[in-house]
Amino acid sequence: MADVAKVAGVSAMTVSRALREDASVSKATRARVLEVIDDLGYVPDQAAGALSSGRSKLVGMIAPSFTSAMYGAVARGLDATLTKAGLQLFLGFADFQEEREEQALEALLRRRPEAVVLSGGRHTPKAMRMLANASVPVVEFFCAPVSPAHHVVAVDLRAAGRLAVERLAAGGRRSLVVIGESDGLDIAAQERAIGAREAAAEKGFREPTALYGAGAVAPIDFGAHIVGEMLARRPDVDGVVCGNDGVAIGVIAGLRRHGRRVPDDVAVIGFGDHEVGRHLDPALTTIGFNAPSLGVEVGKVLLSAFEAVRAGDEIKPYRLSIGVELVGRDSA
Amino acid sequence: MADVAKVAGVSAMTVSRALREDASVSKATRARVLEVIDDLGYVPDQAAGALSSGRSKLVGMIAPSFTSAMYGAVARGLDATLTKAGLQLFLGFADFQEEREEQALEALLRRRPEAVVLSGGRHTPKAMRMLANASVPVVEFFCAPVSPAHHVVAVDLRAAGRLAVERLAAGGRRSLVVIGESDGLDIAAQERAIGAREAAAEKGFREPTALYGAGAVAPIDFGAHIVGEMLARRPDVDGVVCGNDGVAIGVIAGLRRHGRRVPDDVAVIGFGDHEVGRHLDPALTTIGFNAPSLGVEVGKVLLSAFEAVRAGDEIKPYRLSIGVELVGRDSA
DNA sequence: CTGAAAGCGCTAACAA
DNA sequence: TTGTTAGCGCTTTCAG
Repeated sequence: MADVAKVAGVSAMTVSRALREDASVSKATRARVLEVIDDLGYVPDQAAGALSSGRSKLVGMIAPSFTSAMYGAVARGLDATLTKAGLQLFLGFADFQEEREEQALEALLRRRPEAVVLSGGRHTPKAMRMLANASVPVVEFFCAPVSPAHHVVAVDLRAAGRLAVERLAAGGRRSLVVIGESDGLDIAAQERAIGAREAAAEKGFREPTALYGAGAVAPIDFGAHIVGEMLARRPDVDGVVCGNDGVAIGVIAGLRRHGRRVPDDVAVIGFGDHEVGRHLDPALTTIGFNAPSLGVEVGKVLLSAFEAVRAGDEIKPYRLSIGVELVGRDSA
Repeated sequence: MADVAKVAGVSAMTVSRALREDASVSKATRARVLEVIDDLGYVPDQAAGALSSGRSKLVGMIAPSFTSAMYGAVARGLDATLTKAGLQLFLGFADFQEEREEQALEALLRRRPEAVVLSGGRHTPKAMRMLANASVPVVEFFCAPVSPAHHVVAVDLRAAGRLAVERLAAGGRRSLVVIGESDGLDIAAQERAIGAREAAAEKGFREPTALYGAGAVAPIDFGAHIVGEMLARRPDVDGVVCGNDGVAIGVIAGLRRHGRRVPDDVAVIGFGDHEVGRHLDPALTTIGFNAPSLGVEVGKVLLSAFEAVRAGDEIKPYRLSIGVELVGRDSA
């Protein structure tokens, strides 16, 4: 920056101001400085800027993985919103493990983010403590946590479970199974199961059998493999609610191998509305929600939280619910 | 850090040293300092550390998207390797556009990364200039760029095209189409097409028809829709090589709608070996490569480059090729 | 509208 | 093994 200042014949301070939109610099001076910056290929050092101003312009997001489409889509929506506000998104991997999430969070906090976004669920006690100490807005997304750290933007997973069961009931199914893609502690799967149970109770059905497993990493394989257990536990099953479309695809493949036809013998419903569902045979009935807009909503919550802090307003936790909708096709 | 120093009864410098593995601090002092750090919940500020030491401990990676599994898998492999070396991965989105890549790169460079990883292909002239000015190792991955910025870790896409055509030839197919998921300027699709053309020429076949489109964002829908054009351009097609498994799934669905059976009338080969392929009906024949290990290899290249700089060795560009293999199933 | 001084929190280099 | 001094590149604050 000193170089730029010297060449432009101004002080470093003026260069710094020329770089910000709002600062008071004459049009002519700014133009000259920007030209020099372009000539020299100067790129400001944000570490220095952050240290000096106390504003890192960083928002951290920690997701279980970016191998499945959903978290990538959320990140993209969030990134788009933040970029407009001059903030950068810093992504971290939790690998579906609380301990890894804690590590990723600590690594993130070293960069002094102005907000933290992480997937709702359980966190280690140390992670909760770090979040509290960080004294920046925290948003948990996708599923509503038991003890929310701060703001929540969650998909209405209970409604997803309910909608799925209602669809199955309308199709004359009576013996239901709910498959969670993660272990029994996973809150998303539990929420969906609760919704399903409620709807089943309303209809006067026998309680759906809940099946959980470590299918987050390879959902399709998981779905295919769990069919054996499902048929053993509930031989008369005629309706299956799956934790995501991948699991559903696997379940359909598994059922086929076991000689059961979909949807004739068993109806299968997915979750997530992945584009593949439309092109399968049978086309997949699923529960959809808008993942990029979930990210956008998280971004909006963050921006309002910043605004509230700036205005000195009291900050009250947001509780946003993202709606779901049934995408009725052939598998159920 | 001053707080920690005061409580522990040492200087800030000793606290700083206690935090690093190699530094010379007595066992007792380190233990005491670390205890105080834990008590106070102190998390060091890396922006300050970076400014002072000139080492940001950041490696930036810019990928077209993290909505498809591949880039997420590469990022995960890279992250694992870097984390072991005490480096953090900073992810950026290019949204499949050179201009967005340039923006993401500039934003990244403001954080002074110690290396830059980006997907091979074309970059804007300004991006190339910024990369040169940054004077840090640059790795381009997945596909080999026309004018490499520095190191390259590329999948052997020509071999992928060749293997696909050989498989089709072995199955008695003679009239081939190659579908690229991105536009005609996309280097990955071109490389695959070159390999396919070579193999077709060797077999004495008519040159495969190459079809390109903007299918990177929604490959399955793209594959489904391009079938019409494909049948118009090459009515006698009996073998299709697709840019990725998504496109292949779409093509199979599209062919079915047009009344063509797979593999009886037309054989279809995908690319990427996504887990879904195994469970489709017909199961998808595809060309696989190990995406996480591609990320790991990128990480290794980076670490050797750092090592070379440290040792003062001459740095010569790496050219790593990641092998591909045919995963023979039913669709071809 | 522009400049000068001070300092953000840490670490390199040197001293003890 | 530990401490002191200086300064990384920027922005805040205060002067002009």
